[in-house]
Amino acid sequence: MNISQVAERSGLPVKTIRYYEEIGLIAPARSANGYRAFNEKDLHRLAFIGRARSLGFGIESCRDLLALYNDRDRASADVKSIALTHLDEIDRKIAELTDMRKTLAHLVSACAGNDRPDCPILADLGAPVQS
Amino acid sequence: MNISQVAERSGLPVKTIRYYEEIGLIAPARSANGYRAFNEKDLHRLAFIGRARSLGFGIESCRDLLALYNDRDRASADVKSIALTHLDEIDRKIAELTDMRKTLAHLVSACAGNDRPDCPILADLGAPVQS
DNA sequence: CCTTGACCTTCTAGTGACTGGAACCCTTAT
DNA sequence: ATAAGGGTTCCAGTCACTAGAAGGTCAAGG
Repeated sequence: MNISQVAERSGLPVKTIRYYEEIGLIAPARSANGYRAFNEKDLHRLAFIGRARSLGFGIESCRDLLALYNDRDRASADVKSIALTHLDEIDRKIAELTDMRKTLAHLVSACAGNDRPDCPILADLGAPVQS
Repeated sequence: MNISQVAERSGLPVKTIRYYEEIGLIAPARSANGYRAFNEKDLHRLAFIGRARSLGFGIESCRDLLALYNDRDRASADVKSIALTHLDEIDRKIAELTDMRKTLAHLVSACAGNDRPDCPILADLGAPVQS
């Protein structure tokens, strides 16, 4: 399989697949002409990475998860630990965004949004520093 | 005022303040010795940026908001428009993270987390591609 | 045989918003 | 004289790609 077919089947952009090879996540064979020659296993690995990325795992976590995936002697506790750490990070981000959202929504609702200059949003941003 | 004092009063790291000057968000005067010489207005501007950044606005939005802040003839509608666009983006991110969280929490709760290899998390990540 | 177009290759540089570190200058106190 | 604690610039790195340039390969059609 050439790269564009793998891209289509894995749902990943061609550029991304080349990047994943560059950082050592995959190691497809090469044809005589220099083209990357992917097999089903490469494709499966890429699909795995794509799914993990879509759940927000970072590249290094993907690497670790792939290693565990290919380790028959793994302990599921190791997988769960990675997932729980990531879950915490997601919760942290959601909390941060939710805080932002709350403040911003409040300011937006207080803003007339007309052609006059009075604006509670700018008033808030320009409020004197707390000290 | 020297940079470290401004850093303390604005709550921004020294490096960040230098960076903001580099990209033209602020333009403090210089003393004869080459040191940046900040006045209260510079400080106020930095505090504004810091507050806007803490609400998640990007640097370019901060630039636009600052321009509106200093424009007595502004229309609050222009401010509100920037804020609403950003609010949409926040909602988009929250939705994305919430989706991730839901899937991941489900997988995590199904994983025994012991020393055996069976793991629903890896099973999900390695599931055959939909096609 | 030649060309065209779609594919493939590598390499470099850019993204956002900083952050770390090196190498060096200035000021103040001892 | 020197040491500590400011300040300065510049370069490189972060994360996970993404865009673009310059060029090699392949299959089909004239």
